[in-house]
Amino acid sequence: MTEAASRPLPTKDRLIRSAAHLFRRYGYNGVGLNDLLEAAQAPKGSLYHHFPNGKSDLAVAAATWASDGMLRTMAASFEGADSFEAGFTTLCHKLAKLFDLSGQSDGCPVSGALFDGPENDGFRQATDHIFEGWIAEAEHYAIRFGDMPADARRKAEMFFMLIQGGWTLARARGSSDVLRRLPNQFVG
Amino acid sequence: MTEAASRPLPTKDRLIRSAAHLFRRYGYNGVGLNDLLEAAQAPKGSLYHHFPNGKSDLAVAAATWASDGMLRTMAASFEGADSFEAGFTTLCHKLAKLFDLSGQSDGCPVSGALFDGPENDGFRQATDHIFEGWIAEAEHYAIRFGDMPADARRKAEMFFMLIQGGWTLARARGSSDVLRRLPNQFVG
DNA sequence: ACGGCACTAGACCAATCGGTCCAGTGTTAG
DNA sequence: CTAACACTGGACCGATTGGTCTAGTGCCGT
Repeated sequence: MTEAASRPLPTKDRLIRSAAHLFRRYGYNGVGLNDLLEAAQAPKGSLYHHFPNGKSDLAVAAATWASDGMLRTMAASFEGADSFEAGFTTLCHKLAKLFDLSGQSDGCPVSGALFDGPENDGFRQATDHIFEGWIAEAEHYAIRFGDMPADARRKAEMFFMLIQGGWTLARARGSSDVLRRLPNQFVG
Repeated sequence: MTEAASRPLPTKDRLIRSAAHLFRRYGYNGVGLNDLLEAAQAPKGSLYHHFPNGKSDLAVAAATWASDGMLRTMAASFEGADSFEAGFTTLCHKLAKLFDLSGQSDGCPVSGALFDGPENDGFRQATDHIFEGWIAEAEHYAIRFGDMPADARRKAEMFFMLIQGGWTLARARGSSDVLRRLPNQFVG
């Protein structure tokens, strides 16, 4: 769980990273504080020092951190592309590779960490905000590549749903194939 | 939790229905045996009589039961339709209505019950099998409406991913709008 | 040298977890 | 009438849960 490379990181960052790791695989309620603390090599006191509200604070931080990673991956895929479809294709291949690296078992880091949390509406809002960030980013690229605003919005939501649904299907099948084939479907 | 109408049902069915209800809202690990038993108005002995392996058996049964409901809803939507797109439109509206009735908070009954379960690969296989059933059903309708087999398969997977991803987005937003707009995107 | 503060360490807690076990209880077959 | 059996009811179990609290520890500016 804890790579040697992550040892020099500050405790707070180790907590966030291991939490993101565990939550996306087992879900919010599937991970106990003990798992979290052992993975991060941190004592209980540190957790409650850095995250006064404990597990739920940590889950939001982990989801936000994971979201930043997703936004960076999107940027890396679309920046060098010469069309929305090209960027989308690159992104799908990157995600498929990440999925394979995870042992074909990790889910979406955001819904994994936040969805099956308490009835707490704050979790839902945080999820909504993060997803909206992804969609806005996709919309931004669609517009840059010449789409009209209405089309761009539609395309961006499509983008989100295909990736979310495709990842779910990949997880059920234990295979990244469907993610790699996603671009073909998109063009139709 | 327990509607008066469900009282006359046999204990086993009450267990399955309440389990499906709870799992899709809170996830597998978000529901305890106590919640399950209280919702079903059943004692612990009954659970382990009907489901010798306890919670995990019940989760599979609940997901399977929910899947049967989904297949019926699909049939009801596509049987009277005159094109795949028309059936898909009807289905999306039905699902949006179900989502609203759930208080805009329930997730997919299958992934909710099975995904964040134990590392147990049986859960993954059951999920895969159920999802494959949905896709096969959609493929069947696509072929009936005149698609070539390869197109039908592609369209059916698209169908699945859009519904899965759309439902996730609807849950994050707390609104069924995106589900209702799904058909426009599909034709798009 | 020392006071203060950010942080760590982990003992400890009540509550809850999933699960086991067995004594009933009701119904059905002979 | 009774033996067999499907099912219920719930006491009980050790393990684990998320969380609290206090005693340190080590680095900082002064």
